[in-house]
Amino acid sequence: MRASFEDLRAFVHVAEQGSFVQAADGLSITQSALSRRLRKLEEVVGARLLDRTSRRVGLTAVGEAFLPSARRVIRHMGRAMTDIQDFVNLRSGTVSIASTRTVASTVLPGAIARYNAEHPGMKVRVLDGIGPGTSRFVLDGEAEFGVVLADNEPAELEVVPVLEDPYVLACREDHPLADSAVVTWSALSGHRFVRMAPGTGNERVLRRELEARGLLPDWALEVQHLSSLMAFIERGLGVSAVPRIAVEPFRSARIAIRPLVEPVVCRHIGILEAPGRSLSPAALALRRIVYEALEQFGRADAVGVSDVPPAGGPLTRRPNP
Amino acid sequence: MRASFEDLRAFVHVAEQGSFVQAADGLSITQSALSRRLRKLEEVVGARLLDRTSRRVGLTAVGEAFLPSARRVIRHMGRAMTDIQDFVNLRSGTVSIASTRTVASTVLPGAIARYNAEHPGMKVRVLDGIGPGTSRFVLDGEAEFGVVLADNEPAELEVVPVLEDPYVLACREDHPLADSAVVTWSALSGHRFVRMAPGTGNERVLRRELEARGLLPDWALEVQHLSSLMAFIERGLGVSAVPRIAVEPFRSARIAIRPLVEPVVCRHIGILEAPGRSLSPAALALRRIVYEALEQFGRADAVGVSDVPPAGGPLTRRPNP
DNA sequence: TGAATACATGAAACAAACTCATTGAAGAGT
DNA sequence: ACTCTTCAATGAGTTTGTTTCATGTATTCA
Repeated sequence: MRASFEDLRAFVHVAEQGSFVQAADGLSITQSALSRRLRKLEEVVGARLLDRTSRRVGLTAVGEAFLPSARRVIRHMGRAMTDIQDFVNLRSGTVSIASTRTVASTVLPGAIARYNAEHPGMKVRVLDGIGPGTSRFVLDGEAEFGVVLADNEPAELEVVPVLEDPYVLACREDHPLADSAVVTWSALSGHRFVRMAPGTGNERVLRRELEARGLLPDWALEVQHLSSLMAFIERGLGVSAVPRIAVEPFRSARIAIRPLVEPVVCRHIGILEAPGRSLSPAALALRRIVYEALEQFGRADAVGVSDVPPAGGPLTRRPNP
Repeated sequence: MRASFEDLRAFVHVAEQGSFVQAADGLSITQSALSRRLRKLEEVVGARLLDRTSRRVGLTAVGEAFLPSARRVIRHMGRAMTDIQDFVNLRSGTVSIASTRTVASTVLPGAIARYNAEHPGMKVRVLDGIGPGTSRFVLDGEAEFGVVLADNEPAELEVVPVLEDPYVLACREDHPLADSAVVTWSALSGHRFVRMAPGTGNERVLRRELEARGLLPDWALEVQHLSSLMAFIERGLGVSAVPRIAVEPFRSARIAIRPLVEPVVCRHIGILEAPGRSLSPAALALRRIVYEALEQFGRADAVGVSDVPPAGGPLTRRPNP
């Protein structure tokens, strides 16, 4: 036979009220039931916990020793249950999301702002590691889901594609290429091209899509971070092909953005979850918001290049070339 | 509906084993019962805790969040139960005893040594305050029981008398009074008498018993502590009447102890418990040992004055004069 | 495709806990 | 001193919740 939480609750109530009748009332059970419950608990413990005189119920020395423990157990149980229920009901707790850097600095701020507004109690942890790290976070369970570049993930991971992010030309507004509304990859030759260092996600995508066709621009300048790349371009040191979403935080009046075509090369941004593991309600809510925010970014006007004719309809969910 | 301790245990087991079948085996219930138990817990929590694929059972994000809490609750519950059971079975915990000073330094050391030998896991706390403090400790619940001087306690306290401790003459072995085997109170007049300061238990007892009959010795020297009193006597500065038990720790070859008669004046040492509160098993065991040790001290030979004829049979349980 | 394995579920059996009614003990009131 | 009241314990019967057995369904492995 074993003691239950209800037994402990009963004991604590009686100890506090000094009366079976009152405690039974507080516990919404009969005095009779309470009496039996305590007898059971005392049998489990192996000693009397309460001294019953017909006018007053007081603690035994053993009861005195047990009361703090009983209180502690009840407190822990109560906290455990409310904590998890709060978590389930999006009132508190932590949700972790992994994301590629560029999305983390463009899409996520707005998305998380909305999430915070809807669920003020929730903490959000963003794991914005670089490259292959993002999916690792998800697969290791560090993050519940991740915004990843599908292009660089093994096919079996079942990334849910959300949007295609086309590479666009970035050059200074007074650069000759800025005069065209649409620029072809072959038109880039002869211009100083700033490329991302090999090994970065962007470089890999471009190389895979363009190298075979001989369209990969020769480079004159190489950088590791997009921020420096954009600074170089603003300074007029060259042109580059950058993901349209990634370029967002660096836009300025002096930089022109033009669609790059023939072919349209896209990064495929999608959402990855650990296979076979369900998300928490908190993560589900966050995923929905992130999903919507990504789609929002996929619409041309949201990116602020509406003055440029789109390369062929909305960019979202365009089938692979 | 509410989650029970068994529900948490079931959840933790399944989470650890990664299998309902194995966990059910470990819990000695059917897989079927376990399945229902977890469904119930998940209903209480409000979300799935486990992802069941037919080959493997894994934690949900919510389950992951809940597992540490569940483990903690179970640990606390287990500790609470074993702690109290250890206490009930005298394997660990603390027992508190209040005692008058003189008994604490004469009878208790031996008694507690025996107690420690029998119950090595138990801690003993001795509250050896002075005078009225002893019974206060008991009535306030600080100590489970106390060794008190019944003479100075209000009658309604129901002190269980254990032994009568006669006042004996203490003088230097070369003092004239040491020549008599038995000394009467009236024989003390004319000798320098060292008395305990008014307000001490001993002084009160002597005054109550002797003053009315005019036998209270006039005093030449007054001290507050028995240790100084005995030092003065050893130095030959006077004689005194001290409780036979209290004198024990100060006995030396140079000090003679003689029965004081006409009348025999006794302190009544007894055991006091808080009315209406049961003792812990630990306290019951200690009380038995202390009781026996007190009775032991009541026997003349145990006090080491067997060379002196006893004042009239064994001192224990002698009826009040 | 078939065998094996694992979790879920329906129905019945079982056990635990509860309620109601009553008892006995101990103060409180007159 | 007697009654009245209050309180906890207990017996009997009922309700509730849990377990088991048998079976269903889904997935994996050969």
